[in-house]
Order: sequence, then structure tokens, then C-alpha cells
Amino acid sequence: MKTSAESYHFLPTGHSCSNWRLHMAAVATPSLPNQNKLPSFSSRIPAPIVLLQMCSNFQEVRQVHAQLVVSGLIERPINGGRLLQAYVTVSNFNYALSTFDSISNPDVFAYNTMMRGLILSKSPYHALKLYSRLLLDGLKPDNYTYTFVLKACSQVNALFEGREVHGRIIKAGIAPDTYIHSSLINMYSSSSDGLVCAERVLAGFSEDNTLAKNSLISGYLSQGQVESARKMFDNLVAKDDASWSAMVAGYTKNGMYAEALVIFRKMLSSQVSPNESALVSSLCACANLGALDQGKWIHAYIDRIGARISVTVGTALIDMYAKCGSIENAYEVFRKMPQKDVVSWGAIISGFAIHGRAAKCFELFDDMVAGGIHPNEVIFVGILSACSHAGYVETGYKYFDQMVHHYGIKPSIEHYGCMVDLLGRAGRLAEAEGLIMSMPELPNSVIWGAFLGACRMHSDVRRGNLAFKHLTDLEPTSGDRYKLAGIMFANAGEKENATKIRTIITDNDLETTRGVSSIEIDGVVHEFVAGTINHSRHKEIYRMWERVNRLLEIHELEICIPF
DNA sequence: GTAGGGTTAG
Repeated sequence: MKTSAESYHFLPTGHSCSNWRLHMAAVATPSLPNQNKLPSFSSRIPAPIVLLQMCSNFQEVRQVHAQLVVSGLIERPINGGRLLQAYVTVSNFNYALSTFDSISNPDVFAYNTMMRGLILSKSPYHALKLYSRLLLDGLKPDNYTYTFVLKACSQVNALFEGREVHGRIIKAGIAPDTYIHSSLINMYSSSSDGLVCAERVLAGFSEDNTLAKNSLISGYLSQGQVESARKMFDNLVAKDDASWSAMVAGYTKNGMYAEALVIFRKMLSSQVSPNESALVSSLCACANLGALDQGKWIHAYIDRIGARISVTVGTALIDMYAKCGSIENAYEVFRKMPQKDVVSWGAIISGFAIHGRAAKCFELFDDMVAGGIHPNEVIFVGILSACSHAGYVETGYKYFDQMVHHYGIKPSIEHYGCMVDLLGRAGRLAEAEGLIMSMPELPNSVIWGAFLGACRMHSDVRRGNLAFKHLTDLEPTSGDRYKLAGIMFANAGEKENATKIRTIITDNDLETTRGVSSIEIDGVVHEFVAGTINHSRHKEIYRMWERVNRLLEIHELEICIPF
């Protein structure tokens, strides 16, 4: 470490040394973390180092950092590594990086800790660079180094580099432990080509290793090989929470939502308490199924076990309630969340957008910005789709402009989709067409589909024909596109074209879909198809629905225990 | 003398 406080320039740019000294004086005195819980002072370890291990947030680490500088303890190289570690554990990666830079001769521990920080902050490329620097420094990588570098490789699908690391591990004669094994499997199974190697790695390890087996299960699932994963999972003797949650997450990721809920239920009946990942995945499955009762049950379960609602779980709850049609519950969860990140704001804004509450979306957007959270591209998808549902063309333009020029976000195809939809619905077809032509990338079927829908709505056969031509190129087998065009021609009185299209649909046996909505009663999902009025039990369902509403008012969550 | 699963949310 640098030897004096004056030359100690670890702070991010904008802080001068004199400011730092003043600041140190201000923070060094007030409440330090849990001083009363300190172990006895007979210990040889200096008090600030003990404190460092007890820090649970950034402010505390910074205070102890100040003490380390004042006491000169920072000058011992080992303490520099400890400080770095503390910044990584409280997820302040800028301070971690500055601390690392201020260490003059970082040892393997410092390198490992910094690599871990870079992986946690989703900078795997930097972690890989640091690994090369470690080798250039002539240091000898250890088991931790290999675990982290393999993790970085799997994050960027660097199969080639990963193989090289694998070779180096073998050549170095390191005895690979369970962690290295599971990291190798993760690395190889980040691409479908590597799965065979992953299987071989597992086969070459004699001990029973649940960690590595879980990794291979996740690998199969990430490559869509659900059957292989399930087989391996069923044969697993010691299933831990990670094994279960890998299955729940894997089913959800592969769109098999019902299976995800079934295995989640099995997890609970096997007396394994679900971890955060399993809760989030199963809530995601509920959201996609519209299974409000099951979602509410999971919410009640979380409350019952007294788990603190984390940002991640809270966000998954918001999304579930919003997608299951219960925006009020979503908003309640949102308001009660002690911490929110940009994803939580995105979930609630998109939720209100789905429900057509544009004004509320704008209000939330302002609150978010006022709270110092920087909107990302997803926030604008929510805002623009709210504009389009409400028909606010000028507001939509305003936000689109703000996104590009004020926030420097490059519009994605989804943003263009919202704008085309917005302009098209409002009948401003020439503007919509101009926007499509100005797009930097090639318009996809979503864009042309929205445009065709708008042309049909406003009986613009010339432009509609253009959209239809593009759609037949992009999606030649989608019956829906032909159907829409057929309706457009029929409405415009062009009977010849309309019948031509109808014969295309029947001759080629193209499938068309109909609008479907569903409600869930007593754990069973009932579907209603647009245009049909005689669902076999619709009267009964209506009566049950009324009863459910009454019950909900009386006991809130008590009725939903489907498991 | 400090350490490492999996990873979901818009």
C-alpha cells in the first residue's frame, strides 16, 4: 500500500486529498458497526480489522477505512486485501477497484478477490484481463483463481479460453476440488458443444459431488435438454435446495411453467425450504400462467416463514400480481418494499402500462427520476406502451426524444414497435411509415404486424398491402397475418383480394389463433376464446367468480391454499 | 490470518 494518507489516492475522481481528510474527521467518530458485539480485546487482531469483518454496508466499510488510514494499519499489505474484500462484500466495486489499484504488489489473494468483484459486477472481460495480469506478474494461480476465471469464461461463453485454463490446471498438477469441478462443468455447459466435455468432467470425478451434479443439471437446462436434466435430478441421492431450485428455474426458463410449479410443490413437500431463486422462478411461472391463487399462496408462504422481502423477490411479486391482473396488490408490494432498484420500478411501470393506467406510469416515472434512479431502456418500453394504449401521441414523442437525447439510450426494435403502434392506432400512418423507414435495423414481423393492424383499422389498403408483402416474406406460414390482411381487403370492399387470401389460408392449411383470456378459480385455469359465448360452464364460473370476490374481501389470502 | 455453488426480476 501507499505509505501515507497524503499519497493515498484511492477515491474515485472528484475527491481531492484535503476533502478526504475533512471527510475522515467527520465520519471517524459516529456509530461504528456493532461495537458492543466486539469480541474481547485480548485478541491479537487489531480492533479496526475485527470491525472490518463485521461491516454490513458501504458506509460502515468507509468508516473503518478511515480508521485504517488514521492508525496506519492500511500500510500492511494483508490489510489492503482485507479492505478490498470488505468493499467487494458490500458490492461497492468502484471502491474495490480503487483499493486494488492502490496496492503496489498485489498477492494472489488480492487478485482473486478483485476477480470475484468483477464477476459480481458483471464485468467478466475485466476479470479475464486481470487473470492475464496475474500470470504476467509471475504469480501462481490457486484453486480460487481457477474457480473465478472459469466462471468468467462461462459468463462470456469463452469455451476456447476455458479449455486453455482446464489444460493449465492439469499441467500445474493441482488437485481439483469440488468447486473447480463444478466450475469446469459450468464453463463447458455454457455452450451446447461443450456438454459432452462437461459430462466427461463429471465422470472423471470419483467422489459423489452434488455441487458438480447440480451444475450439470443446470447446464442441461440452459441448453434446453430438459429430459436429460430431469433424469439426472431423479437419480440424485442427495438433493439439496440448489438441485431443486435448478429444476424450478430450468422449467421456467424453458417455458414449462406448469411443470415448474409442480416441482416447486414437490420441493416443499420434501421438507426442503425454498431459496430465493426457487421463489422467484415459481413466481415467474405463476405470472406467465396467470395463476393468481398460487402466486398469492407463495406470497403468504413467504410472509409465514417470516422471510424479509428482498428486492428480487419483491420485484417478482410485483410482476406476478401485475401480470395476473391484480395491479392493486402489485402496487401494495411495491410501496412496502424498503429497497427498490430500477428493475422494481420497471416492473410496476410496465404493470400499470398493461392495465392502461398511463397517467400513473408518468407519475411513477417522475418519482423514480426524483429518487435518483436512472431509467434504462426497459422503463421506456413501459412508458411508450402506456402512451400507445392511451393514445397519447405527443407524450410518446416527448418521452422517445427524452430517451434518446437526455438519457442517451439507443432505441431498440421494441421502442420502435411501441412508436409504430402508437402512431398507427392514432391514424398517423404516414408518420408511422416514415419511422419504419428511418429505423437503423431491418424491421421485424412485430413492427410490420403492428403497422398492418393499424392500416386495417384505418382502411389504408395501399400501405396495408406493403406491410402484408413484408410479412409474407418474414412469416410465410403465419395464418394470422393473412387473416388480418383478408379482413382489411374485405372492409375496403376489395372482394377479389379477400377471397384470394381466404383460399391461401385454406389451401395451405394455415393455422390462425383467436384471442384468449383466462381466469383462475380454485386453482383451475379456465379459458375464454374471443367470439364464442358458450363456454361449457360459463354461468357456473360467473357465480363462482362472484363468490371468490366476496371471499377475497372477507379473508384476503386465507382461501388460496391449493397445495 | 483473510475466500469459492445457482441466478431469477423488466
